[in-house]
Amino acid sequence: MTIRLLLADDQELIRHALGVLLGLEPDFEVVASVGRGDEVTAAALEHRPDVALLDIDMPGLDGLAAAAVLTAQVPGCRVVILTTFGRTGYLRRAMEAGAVGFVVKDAPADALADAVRRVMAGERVVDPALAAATLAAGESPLTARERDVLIAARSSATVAEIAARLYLAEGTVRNYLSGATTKTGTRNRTEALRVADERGWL
Amino acid sequence: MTIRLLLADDQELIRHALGVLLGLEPDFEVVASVGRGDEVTAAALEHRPDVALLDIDMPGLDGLAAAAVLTAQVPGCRVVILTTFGRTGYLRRAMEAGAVGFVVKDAPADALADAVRRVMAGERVVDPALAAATLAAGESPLTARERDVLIAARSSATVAEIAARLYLAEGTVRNYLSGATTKTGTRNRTEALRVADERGWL
DNA sequence: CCCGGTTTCTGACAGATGTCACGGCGAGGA
DNA sequence: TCCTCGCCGTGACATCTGTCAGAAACCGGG
Repeated sequence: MTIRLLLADDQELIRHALGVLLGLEPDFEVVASVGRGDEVTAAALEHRPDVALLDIDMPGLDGLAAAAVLTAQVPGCRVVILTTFGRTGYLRRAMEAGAVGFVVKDAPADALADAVRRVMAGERVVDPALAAATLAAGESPLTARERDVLIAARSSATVAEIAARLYLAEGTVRNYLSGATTKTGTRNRTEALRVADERGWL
Repeated sequence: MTIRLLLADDQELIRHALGVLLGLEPDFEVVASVGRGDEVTAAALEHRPDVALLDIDMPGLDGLAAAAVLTAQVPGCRVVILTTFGRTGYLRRAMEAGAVGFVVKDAPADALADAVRRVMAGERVVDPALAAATLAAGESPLTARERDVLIAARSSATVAEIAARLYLAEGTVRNYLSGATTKTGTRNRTEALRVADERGWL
């Protein structure tokens, strides 16, 4: 009985190469291959894969959002997130989005096929080093408002803009940003934003 | 006559998948595969590839530096840079480092094999869209000092640290940073740094 | 030689940023 | 009930950052 796979990655060359790699396994069959997150669900509904391998960085809809939609609308399809290392924070959100596997692109070559088979056997598959890093990063120490302000700071550069968007006084925004920098152990709002993002606190 | 290939990419899963993909071509043979930039030259000297496919983001030595070393020490080996899209600025430096091809990972699946064959035929191969973007970005308008200050700003966060490192007055550093922000059309030193980096001006 | 343009460098000044101390509010324990 | 604790929100203040006008050094052309 072959395992039917859906492959989603925006880098066409990589997607194709992964498809060839997985196609070498005698019990695998790649039944769909898309380059955008918002094409994942339609392709899954049409081709009914057993496992969907989703990259996180995709146009249209990111891999985590696509995973959430997929698990809701195509219950028989298991989701494995496949992404670049260094984004340890995504692991937690991937699990919350219903993914049952998380494989990093730095992993050994056979890790992917192994993960697919174990997911089909009902296991949850997470790279141990990644799991450890996520546990080490811990829960977010940011308060809800600090998080809001940081998210707003991502697109609006200046304090005044953030304050206007959130209907706060400028002093308040500065205060939350200050709290975020101390909690992340950084010096700038910029670094705080980067660190919080990496750790999945946003 | 088979074309001998060296493959360098730090993401093992991707490297392996690319190796399989290229191995499908009857006239290709992957003779070496490394995950670090500083292992490229030794591998090339040992296995004598005709073409080296180098990713840019690698530990030890980045792909551009590895390309420079490789073209100097292993003249018979042609270098093709293979990297993520969006780093248009690297194209210029790649060419200066002696690369004869530049393929983005967003390219169609057969672009890589095509590029290898054309490089072997003596052509230079560059993605047309990428070439256009590079031309549009143009030469760096930054003066040498502005460039120095921006590079220093990459690691040192505060103006005082940059000034101390470059033996300049703080006002001077601020002035160069200001010039850089206006020339990049941005508002912060942070954005200026990001834009200048993307365009390969550093 | 002089002159105009460019680069390098500097201090002054306005505006943005980060830190601090403070008050209000709700949850939970003594 | 009272108290404590944590979060939310605010203004004041010192510091940092970005912009400006301008001086000194350098270079190539006339």
